[in-house]
Amino acid sequence: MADGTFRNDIYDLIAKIPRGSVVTYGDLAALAGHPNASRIVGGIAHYGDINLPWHRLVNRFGGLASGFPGGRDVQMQLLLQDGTSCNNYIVDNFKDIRWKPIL
DNA sequence: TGAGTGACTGTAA
DNA sequence: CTTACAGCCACTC
Repeated sequence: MADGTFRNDIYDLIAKIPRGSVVTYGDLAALAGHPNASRIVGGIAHYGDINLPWHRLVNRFGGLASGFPGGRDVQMQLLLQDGTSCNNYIVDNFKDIRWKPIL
């Protein structure tokens, strides 16, 4: 908890993702300072806090991830509840709702 | 301490 | 077009 900088940043960023928006693993990794550590984001998500909105995490295509607890079906439902349009396990208007940190 | 693993990405064939 | 391989860094056991 808050001892690892990278993981801490990921947690913080995930928690800051506004409702109705999504973000990619690569983006989170880049925001944490390691643009090529996208895998680590997934790893943290897997071992991290389930309370965080990991369902807003999608791959670079805007498609839902694979190991989400409950399956992509659950993740898609969560996205829909967030007001994120998605179909066939793919986020709709992905590029348009893709979250970007406010500088 | 060390080795293995992974919810990814990009390039290559 | 699809499938395969390699790179990358942090986390867990």
